[in-house]
Amino acid sequence: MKGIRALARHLDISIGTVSRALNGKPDVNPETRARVMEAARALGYTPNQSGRSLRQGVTNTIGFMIEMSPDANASGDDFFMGVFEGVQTVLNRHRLDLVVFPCPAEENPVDYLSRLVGRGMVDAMIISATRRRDDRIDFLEKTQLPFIALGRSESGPDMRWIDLDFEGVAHSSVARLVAKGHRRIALAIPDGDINLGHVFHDAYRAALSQHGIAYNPALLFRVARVLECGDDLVTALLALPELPSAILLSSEVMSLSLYRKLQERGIRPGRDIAVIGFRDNPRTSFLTPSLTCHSISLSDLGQTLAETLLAGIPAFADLYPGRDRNLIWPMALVQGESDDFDIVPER
Amino acid sequence: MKGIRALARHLDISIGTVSRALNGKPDVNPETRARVMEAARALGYTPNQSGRSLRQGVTNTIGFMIEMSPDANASGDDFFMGVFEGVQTVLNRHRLDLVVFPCPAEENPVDYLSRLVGRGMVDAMIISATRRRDDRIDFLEKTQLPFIALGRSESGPDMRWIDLDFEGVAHSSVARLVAKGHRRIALAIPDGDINLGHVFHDAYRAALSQHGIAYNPALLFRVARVLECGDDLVTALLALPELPSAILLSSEVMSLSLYRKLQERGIRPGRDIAVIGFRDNPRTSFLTPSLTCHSISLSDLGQTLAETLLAGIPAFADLYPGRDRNLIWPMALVQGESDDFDIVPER
DNA sequence: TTGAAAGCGCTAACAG
DNA sequence: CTGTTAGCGCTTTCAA
Repeated sequence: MKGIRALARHLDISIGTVSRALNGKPDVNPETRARVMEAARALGYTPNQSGRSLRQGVTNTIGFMIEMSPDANASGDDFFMGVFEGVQTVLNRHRLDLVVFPCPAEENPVDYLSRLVGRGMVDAMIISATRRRDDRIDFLEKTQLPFIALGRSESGPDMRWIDLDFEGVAHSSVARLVAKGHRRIALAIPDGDINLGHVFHDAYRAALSQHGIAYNPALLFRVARVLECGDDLVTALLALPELPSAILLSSEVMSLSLYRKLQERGIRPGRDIAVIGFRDNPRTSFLTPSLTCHSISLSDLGQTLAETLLAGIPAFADLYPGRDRNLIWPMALVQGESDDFDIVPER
Repeated sequence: MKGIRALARHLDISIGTVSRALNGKPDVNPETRARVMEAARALGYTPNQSGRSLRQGVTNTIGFMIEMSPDANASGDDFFMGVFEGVQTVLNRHRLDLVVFPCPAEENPVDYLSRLVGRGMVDAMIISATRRRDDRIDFLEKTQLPFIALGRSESGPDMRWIDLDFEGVAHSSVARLVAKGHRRIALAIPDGDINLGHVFHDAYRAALSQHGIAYNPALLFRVARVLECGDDLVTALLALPELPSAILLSSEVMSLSLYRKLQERGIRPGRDIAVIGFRDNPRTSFLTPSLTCHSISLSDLGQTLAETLLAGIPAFADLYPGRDRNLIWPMALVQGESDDFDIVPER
């Protein structure tokens, strides 16, 4: 004998009353409720989730799908941990649980996702590492399961999403460099179909154009593995007739190998070439010269992500009214030394 | 009408037969089975997990609890991502799913764990970031839920665990340094109750003693935040009457801030002080001078972790016979430049 | 080889 | 305020 039935028998009352007492229903004698709560605590009773889910049709669980391919994971180590923290903060308010589903690198993300959703393991999903075109989004829209994407995509024009402010980062970076006299500004983005590369690329072009600088495709570098990009990047840079005076990175972790490889070739970041990283990441904060980048509160991002998701779930929607369906998350420039020099115009 | 009932009605056969067909039971007409499989595929049917779990008493889900405090999590996402990948490889063989439970930094880990387990969300658990004394272990042993720890603990003398080879790392590091003439070898470990600090400390003492070097408590440094330890560490080093000639790190990410702060004070790692990191981490592989550390296959570790866990679950135990209940995971020294100099003995 | 029916643990509707 | 009961979706007897 286990579960609520054992608890009811132990208290010598019906399981219905026990259930109502435990779930805070109003029509329970306060004294009875106290006895039930106490016994539940003493016996360590926790309602079985399968039983609840089956009966109620909801799991009280929100899934967060992450991918384990190094490619999809350029955001840098502490990124997801920080976001999870914020998401939990909000979900806890509603007694919802966050569970993370790590999609193996070799498995098809849509198959993985559809298995999870089909099994009814979650009431809603958060997906990340959005592709420019992303079949997961089409799938989720078909199932009608509430979801939100951390990252925009062409596949989901009407979906809820929050994305980092690549436009703002590109504009503030370019503006800063141009003010220092730079004209030859390169860009490094991840190869492949992760959308942030495309978005950042577009934003970079727009920013250049705003400052009257012609877009030069030779200054665009697509790197295969973000962590080990330095070698390829420096080789490509040196193959140019003239070294760019600055380079923008779409992920700050690129800076680790880039700094090293530049220095091996006698090119001093912050002196011979300006480098602007992306996010303010503790793991890159000890580079010399310090990396100019953009700060963000991961926890706040996670909270807003969760709230925007809940705004799309009928049972919670009225608690988060008037919330935008999508949002560009602002980032603030953090001045470092990696771009702190002026170009002396040639005459 | 949904689920298996809808499928059965659509095929005009009983739900029992559909269930048997789908689950590969032998007593089903091959033709019937084919029809069922085809219809399931066409209608996108996936059995509801709550229904299955309730009926079968198992969830086919293995939980992996991680903690989001930066302290417990210094190695960065890539450590766990690598381990997850290996764990999944093994679990997939048995159609088991891995789900990750991120415990918020401000929540009591035991409460968090007991909620999960009480709700019956998993058939077994993997825990990490073990403390020297760890209440989660006492709890799990009480519940009888199969589990394994990634990290040893005094709380679980009989539990299954796999831990990194801190002893081997300490011994090979000290031996290497002693051979180069070092005698004043410092150690940096995380402050707090995470067990690896204690284990590494003990191993370090044993290794010193093996080489006839007296343990000097003044050369032990406990750092609060692993990522930002450089400042405190260098300050403490400089407060000593004489600079140690070498320092061992219990986490390679310490090297990031340490290198920077040493260099700010004009102390050259690999020249004025030898530094030996812990794990071979892509994020530290671009330091100059390159960090001597120890390599490990995270995926293999994850696979063995999963197999050792399964060996403790009755339903799978016979598939993994003769497996040790616990294991020290070996790591191989990777020679770098950060300790590549000899001490000239004074006369 | 198939159908019918019980029951996993729980909550909600209803009767008392 | 409490007890009884149906039924969530599924698998597994048991009978046919």
